Amino acid sequence: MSSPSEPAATARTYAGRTADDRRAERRDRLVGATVRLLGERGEGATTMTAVCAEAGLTERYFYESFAGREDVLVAALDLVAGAIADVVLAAIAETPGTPTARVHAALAALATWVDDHPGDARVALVEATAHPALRSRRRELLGTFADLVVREAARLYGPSTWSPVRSRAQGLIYVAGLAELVTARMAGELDLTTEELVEIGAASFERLARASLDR
Amino acid sequence: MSSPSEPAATARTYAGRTADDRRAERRDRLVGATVRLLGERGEGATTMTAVCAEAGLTERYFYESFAGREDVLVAALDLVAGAIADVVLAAIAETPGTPTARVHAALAALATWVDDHPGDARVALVEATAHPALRSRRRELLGTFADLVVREAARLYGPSTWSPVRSRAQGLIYVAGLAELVTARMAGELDLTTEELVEIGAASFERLARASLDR
DNA sequence: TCCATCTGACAGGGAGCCCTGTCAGTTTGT
DNA sequence: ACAAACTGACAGGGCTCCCTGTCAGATGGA
Repeated sequence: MSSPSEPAATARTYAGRTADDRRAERRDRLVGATVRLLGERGEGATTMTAVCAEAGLTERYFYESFAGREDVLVAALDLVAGAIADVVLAAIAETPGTPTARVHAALAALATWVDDHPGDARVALVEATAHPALRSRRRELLGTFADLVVREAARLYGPSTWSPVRSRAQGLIYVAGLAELVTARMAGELDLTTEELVEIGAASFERLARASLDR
Repeated sequence: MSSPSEPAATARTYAGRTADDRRAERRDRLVGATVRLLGERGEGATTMTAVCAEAGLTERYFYESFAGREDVLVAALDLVAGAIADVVLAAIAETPGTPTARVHAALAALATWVDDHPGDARVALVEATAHPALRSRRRELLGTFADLVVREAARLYGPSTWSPVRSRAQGLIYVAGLAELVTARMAGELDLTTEELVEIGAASFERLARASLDR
């Protein structure tokens, strides 16, 4: 019962950083290691032991930030999904002009990001379906992106007359279809240039988005 | 060296069936057990031990027909994918009339099959992405279905002016998008009636298929 | 300086799975 | 009836992983 005035875990500094700081850094290292392992060796090889080794930390610190393997897998997916959302939203925000030009910009930004970050792209597109917890999170994320697509479509082409659930379904078809298209291209199954990819994606978006207006 | 005139493994009958017959039946039981386990408990629980137990066979017979777990997983996916193709193609073949009517029939048949076979649907839509070997096979199957969609679109609406690779990309967007839509509905995330699902799927098909004609 | 806290390395139990091997009991052809 | 082939049950080694525990060395505050 020493110094009962201070609640409990005030923790001193170490290596010039607070306890919370160090904890957060360790967590980030673990999540980063998980992203790297997922992207380079796949979900099957992304064991807790491997994550700790890749992060240069001991198993003990793993349990400091995560309850189990699932948790760090989901955190890794969230990190990558956030990066994708940032890239796409930034491209839209930075591009004035016609709806078509903005859609093109968003898709080009996405395609460029995929080319520049193959490991991260694999995490988001491929490994995200490899584990039940990841699949569950992926579905939530796809729903979020679908809603984003619907909102953008409404901004670009005017509000839809479809019911929200139908619009969401359309958005989901587009987002999931696009994801598979990019995946197939990454796998070398589809011989498309980046420009062709963007063009096909934009044409599909326009068609599906307008379709939700026509009825 | 008894009776060297007969090559070697002519094998006698047992329980009134030839050796090949029994082998084939055991193989079928193993694949069937794998489909059930995948559909009810997921890929993670579909271990070789579990497959043998579910099939009522011992591990020794597993290796008689499969080199490892991957092989039986892929065989299970092939079985289910074949069933889906049969259902959809039969619906198209049996339905005369307008292109729209035939598309509706195909989608209705698919939706009904999914409702009637939730386990098998889970195998094809969800668990098919849970393992590298399954993902690889799934991509091939998606490509096949995409080509089928392109062919049907050409039959219904006339040949496309797009390049084959672009048509294939469009088909892939549609097939993968539709798969995700059905998956989301199965997961209870999308409150759509079967009729709405069919309608949305048909509208999307028409839009994307016609889009490939317009340019 | 001294002690409490923090850190990294590692050992080891417990569990599950893959795969091989053994062995008794059943069915078939001669 | 008898030998050969077939079948099903089960044991166990080898492997990897999850998770806990221990322990010596490094760091910071009093």
